[in-house]
Amino acid sequence: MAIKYSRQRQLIKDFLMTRKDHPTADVVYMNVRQKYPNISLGTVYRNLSLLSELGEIRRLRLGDGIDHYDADTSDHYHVICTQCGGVSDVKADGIGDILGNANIEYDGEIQGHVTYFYGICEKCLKSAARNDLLIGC
Amino acid sequence: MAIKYSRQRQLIKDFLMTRKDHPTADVVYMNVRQKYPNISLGTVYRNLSLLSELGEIRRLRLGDGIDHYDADTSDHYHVICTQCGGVSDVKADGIGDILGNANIEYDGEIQGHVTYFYGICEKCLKSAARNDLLIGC
DNA sequence: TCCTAAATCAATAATGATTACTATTTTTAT
DNA sequence: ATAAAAATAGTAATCATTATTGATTTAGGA
Repeated sequence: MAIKYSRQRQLIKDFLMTRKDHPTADVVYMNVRQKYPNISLGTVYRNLSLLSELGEIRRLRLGDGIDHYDADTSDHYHVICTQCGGVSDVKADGIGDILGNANIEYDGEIQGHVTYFYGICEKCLKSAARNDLLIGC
Repeated sequence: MAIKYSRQRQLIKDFLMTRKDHPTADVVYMNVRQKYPNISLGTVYRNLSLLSELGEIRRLRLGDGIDHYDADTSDHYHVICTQCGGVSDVKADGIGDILGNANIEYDGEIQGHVTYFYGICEKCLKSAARNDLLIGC
């Protein structure tokens, strides 16, 4: 049960730490393969799960059916773009108090909550503006 | 593109309205088959999606990777049990103001948000208590 | 350094939810 | 009643993820 070092796990975490776009397992796989060509997709999945359980990274389930991963484990929130599916950070102070402020009626035991946002990211907003211009031509 | 009546879709919606436990597509399929034995699973999925798009039911994506469906489209929140996976309603006034109260910094356009809770449902709490008693024997 | 047991791996198969395809049937407006 | 559009049943395909298995790597002690 003791956790042993593995070069593959190290590379996975190193890669995640360079990224702010919350990549999926597949994206991690594609990228780590550049440095370590015969890493297996299963190894990526296993280590992303392990690192999540250890609290070294965070697994994001944002309603698109694909798990995203984030090396930034500090408390923050996410926006998923309804147009491109991209995930970006959003600073939203005050949501953490949601449980305290909310008037919750529930007969079980509430342990935590998940909140995420959806909308249109900056990139897609800009390309939409560009398309509007083109239509005018 | 016009939507035509179908008995299958009617049965799916009728069934959903009788349930407060937010069933999955598979559960809907199993149950509607009692009244309409040769309905197809694909038909269930297609109509659950259609009804969701029409706003007649609500699709719930609660982080367990399985879509749940709810005929109650009024504004309310959900708790997913970390033990049995069951989904139940929770009244939580004040969360709707989350966007207004939160101090959001984001360069894109936020359209909405999703919040759900996780914890242990009443049923699992009680069976845990029962198990504790047994250990004492 | 060498040895051994436990952990990890690569490769591949299996799983499970969901979607796509197609020929047939049902609905509905005329 | 008829014909076009929509929906269906049955089945195959997809896609993310997990499980399996025999080989390889790691880590701690002799």
